[in-house]
Amino acid sequence: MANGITLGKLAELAGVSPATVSIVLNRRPLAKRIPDKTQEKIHQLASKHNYHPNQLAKAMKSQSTGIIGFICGDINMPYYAELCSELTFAAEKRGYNLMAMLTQWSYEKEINALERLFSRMVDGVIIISNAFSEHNKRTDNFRRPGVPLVTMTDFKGPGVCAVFSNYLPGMDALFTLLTANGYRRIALADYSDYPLKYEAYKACAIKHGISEQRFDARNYPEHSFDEISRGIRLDLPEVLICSSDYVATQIISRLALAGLRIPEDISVVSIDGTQWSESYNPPLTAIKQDIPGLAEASLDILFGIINGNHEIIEKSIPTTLSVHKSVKLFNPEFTI
Amino acid sequence: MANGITLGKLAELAGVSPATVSIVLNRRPLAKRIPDKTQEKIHQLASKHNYHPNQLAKAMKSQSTGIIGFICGDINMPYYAELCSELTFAAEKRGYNLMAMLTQWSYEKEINALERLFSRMVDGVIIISNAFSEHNKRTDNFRRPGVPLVTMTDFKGPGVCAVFSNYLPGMDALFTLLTANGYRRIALADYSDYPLKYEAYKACAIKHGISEQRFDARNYPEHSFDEISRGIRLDLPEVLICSSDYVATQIISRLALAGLRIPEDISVVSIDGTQWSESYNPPLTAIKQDIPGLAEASLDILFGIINGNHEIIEKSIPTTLSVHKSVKLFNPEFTI
DNA sequence: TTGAAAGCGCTAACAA
DNA sequence: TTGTTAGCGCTTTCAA
Repeated sequence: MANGITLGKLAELAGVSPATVSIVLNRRPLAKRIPDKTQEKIHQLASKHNYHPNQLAKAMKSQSTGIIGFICGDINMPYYAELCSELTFAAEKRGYNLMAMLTQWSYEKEINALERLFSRMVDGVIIISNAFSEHNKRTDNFRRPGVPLVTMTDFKGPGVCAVFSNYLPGMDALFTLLTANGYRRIALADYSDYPLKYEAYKACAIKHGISEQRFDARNYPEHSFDEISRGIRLDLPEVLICSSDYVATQIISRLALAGLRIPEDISVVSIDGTQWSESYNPPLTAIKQDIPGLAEASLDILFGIINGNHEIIEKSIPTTLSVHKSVKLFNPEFTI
Repeated sequence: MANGITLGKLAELAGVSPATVSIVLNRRPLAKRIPDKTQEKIHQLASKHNYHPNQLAKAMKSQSTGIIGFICGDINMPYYAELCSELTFAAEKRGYNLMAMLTQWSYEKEINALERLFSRMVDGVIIISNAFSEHNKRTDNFRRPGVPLVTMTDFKGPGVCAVFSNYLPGMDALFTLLTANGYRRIALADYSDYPLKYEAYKACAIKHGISEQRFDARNYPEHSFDEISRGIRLDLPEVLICSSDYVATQIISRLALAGLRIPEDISVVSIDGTQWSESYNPPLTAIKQDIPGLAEASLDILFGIINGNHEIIEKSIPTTLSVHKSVKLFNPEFTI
């Protein structure tokens, strides 16, 4: 890890003290009282030697690394990949960098990742963890005084800031569209551990007079998509809402291999609406999460805490409906 | 960024000097001459106060942060998402962490990302950059003495270590399969800037007596997939090989919307073979890159340089053929 | 057997 | 107007 020139050497070359160089290079206001020629010389030397401050030393002094940790089970699924991208961009916009730790959804690895981030002195952590899901509120072990933590699961519990989607707007728009097109048999395929999506589905089903039909992936051993796809074929709904783009692709690829055509034989809607879902075959109608919005909100809250705001915030970001070819519409006027 | 207890405080509590604590906690061999009871006490205090060494200070002293930078245009495309995952795992296995910088394939952002990684004192950098592609060998501006750099583009040039796939084995297996099934019109859709894939295609076409048909995305304004898909429909091959999973999904979704059935009307093969391609509709036959192997090789080379090996290494990792439903096989015995 | 001191590169407070 | 000093937390001689 050899680096270029240091501030000290620059000071030597300029014949001034390190402090002077530091002041000139960083704090314009305070530098006013230093002669122009000295400043000139320092700036020239700096660019001549391509000086870049050592962030390590800066962090040591300021007790702030400019790194935000991101703990996530897996960034191969399209939703998490996009979220990771957006968090990276949002952090960068604020002059920070993201460090992602991948845990394969293991609680032990999450704890371990957190410890490592803490010892790296990160300025905050964004975490997506099963331990923060609605049914499993293990928030202990996750805190370090002074290091803000924001969870991005559909968590509502005490003492932890959380950012998640509000599925109602997208779901309601979907039900409006589907019922206007005459659909009555509208099912949900999801994981019962994450009830927010189910709750939105249920609320809309009631509101629109649709009876509930649910395929719970938790009912199937090892969450086998073969099993759940078979279950769906045996009791075929007109429209299947899948709880994520990932789930949708797993199920559609299986239904299609079994000879079902999408959307001629069954319409499919996914929740997420990543850019991937738009280049699926067929392109997926989706209840679309506002991933950039989620990323921005998380970092806003994180930096709020860093800047001294200590209230516990939960923020939900509305979803929208994004219509593509995976739903067969009889009544094109109702395409919203 | 408040942290827990420091080594200094631990020393105070134990009534010994920081040096003693450091020796006891880190270097077992040298610690032999310190009384067991002292060691005992130190270890107890450490775990009681949940002591974790401050990596920042360690890095400052050792001049090694344990961070590997990763520069990539985009991690939403499935190949790069998987690569980023595997690099993260491979780095972690070696006690390192990865810091990803996303550049949207902009040369300026790449240079900027590199500068920031350097000032963060990373121990090495893995980079995927257009600037390192075969047609555009801008390797200058990318070096910092003492910080090893490994590129993962299909680059073959002087002075830079590179890791990339060897597409020949997978391509040859594909041509063997296709010709055994009677196919003669086998086309390639790719970007002519990255010639390695084309070269493999060409070599296999010649070897198997197939005449070349190429759809070059560079010929189309703004790489429009609408345009290239139209071109393909106007001069329909029996089999279309797409230069990545991403390209395959873009083209297939468009061909399907135009009424073509895969594989009944046209067989499609992709290059990459990510887990995504297996849950596409239909699951994609692919010339599969060994992504974990690529990640491992990159880090091996990187750590080789860190440990003093200064020869320039180029390593290619063989591809394999992964057969799924996107190719129609008449002769099932030849499914390899 | 243990401790004191210096130093990694930078900055903030205090002197001069 | 500029320089000196101290210190962030850790490790590594060297001295006791």
